[in-house]
Amino acid sequence: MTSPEGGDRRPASERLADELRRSIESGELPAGAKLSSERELAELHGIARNTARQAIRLLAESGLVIAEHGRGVFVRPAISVIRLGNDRYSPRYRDTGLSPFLLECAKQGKAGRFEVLSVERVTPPADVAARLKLSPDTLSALRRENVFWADADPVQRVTTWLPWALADGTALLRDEVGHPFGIHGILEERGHTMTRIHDEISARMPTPDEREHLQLSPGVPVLDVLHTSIDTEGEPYELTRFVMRADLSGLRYDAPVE
Amino acid sequence: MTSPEGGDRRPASERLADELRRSIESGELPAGAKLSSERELAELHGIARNTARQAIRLLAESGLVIAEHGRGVFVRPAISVIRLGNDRYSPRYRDTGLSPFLLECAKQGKAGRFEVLSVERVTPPADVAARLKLSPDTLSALRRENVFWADADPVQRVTTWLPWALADGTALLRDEVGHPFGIHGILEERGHTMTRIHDEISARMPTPDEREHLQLSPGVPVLDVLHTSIDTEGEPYELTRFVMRADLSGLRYDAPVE
DNA sequence: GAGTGGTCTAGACCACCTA
DNA sequence: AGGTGGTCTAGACCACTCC
Repeated sequence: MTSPEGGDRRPASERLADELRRSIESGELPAGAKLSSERELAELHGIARNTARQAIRLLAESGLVIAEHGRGVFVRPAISVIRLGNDRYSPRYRDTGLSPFLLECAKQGKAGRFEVLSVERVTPPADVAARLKLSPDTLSALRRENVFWADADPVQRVTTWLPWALADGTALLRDEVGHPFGIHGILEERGHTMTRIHDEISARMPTPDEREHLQLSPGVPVLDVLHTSIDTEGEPYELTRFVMRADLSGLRYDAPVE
Repeated sequence: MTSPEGGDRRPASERLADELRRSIESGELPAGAKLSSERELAELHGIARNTARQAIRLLAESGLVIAEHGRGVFVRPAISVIRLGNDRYSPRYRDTGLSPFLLECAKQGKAGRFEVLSVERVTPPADVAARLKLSPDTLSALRRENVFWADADPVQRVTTWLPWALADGTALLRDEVGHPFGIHGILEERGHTMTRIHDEISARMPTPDEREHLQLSPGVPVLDVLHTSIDTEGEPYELTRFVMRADLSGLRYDAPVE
């Protein structure tokens, strides 16, 4: 850049990032608009291409723009968020015949579907075993992995663990469990009715693996939810980890103060 | 790099990042250890310094290392997470005389404190007004801003909005509300007992402002929680936005299935 | 003062998309 | 084919930390 206008002593990349950010927030660059190319920005501002590139990275990291290889850099469109609520397990919604995720997609006019990745007998990781209160001599569980899609976007990776003793010999071992109320319908028939939930929520950047599976653009974090189902006896019997794209989804909890 | 060993055709920066990642995960580089400097890494691997730098950025973005200007790059130590639970509003904890955040800090042996940033009469943003069911002719609210600290780290920025009619003329306008049960103690005396909560949770990268206030390292997302308090009449009367460092904090919900 | 990360330059080639 | 972003090089200077 020719000179730090207005006595702005910050790095040129930050100044350019701020200029572009203002253009976006003022609406001068509306959602979906294409920014000038890195080479154009560099020439216009009298800086090296790498410096313009650094400015764009700053914007991409805060989620304002998205770079598309070979096409250009675009202002990220506002997206509607799929908000998974704690009422997702409520018997109230059973008569819709839809699982909670699909119901939420339908509300937002999106086509939801899910895919079964694997159904396997495994030794669960320590944090899962602890929350399921599995004793060391029964350290065996059924693990089911799914991916949930809304339209063309993968939104959540969902991994469920069940104590092996509970799952063995049931339809839970099949890819399609074939019960109108899903796996919780089968678990109810086996005497475990979900009475309380215990959810632990974290946010973090995705692992390289997750970045690929969820088609995450750089700078988008994930919500990591560890859900434990508690039965009428107060005992845990099912655990699910949701890894959710934070740009497309969120959570909602409605609960009494106890 | 001299040649893509083992036919690995990925960029050199990714290969170096993976090599370092393995060293960290195997314990060869334990928490707190200093990595070789960028210049050393470049020379050792026969790559340009910028390429070594890119590898380190990949690791920093996934939270594995932290770069300290003038000192070096260090393996990020495992950190204990302050998990804010929905029982934070429970009357059960009143006899401890501690607010929920301070209680959670105490449990983890940290020194918790909070700081009042501002107490002002404002026109609330649209999303806040809607959740508080403020009508357009009473669009006025008291806003209180706080920062919560654990030891030397700022952990949460907390902003509370109250309908002006509810706050006017009360101790809520003062910096220190001077009630043993905090603002909710005063609100109860004014006839609003928290009966239910409605929390909406998102994760995102911080704004530049938040990055500064929360002293966030690059690649650390925030949890953004919009909490609404519902009284015995089922009406909302208080709204709080928590912006929490995701590397130091999380959430927990224990709730009945209704 | 020596060493570190942070920023920047002015080039180069590659991978990808659009036409 | 031409333009785009992705990666890389081989330098340079600055800001910060530590001795």
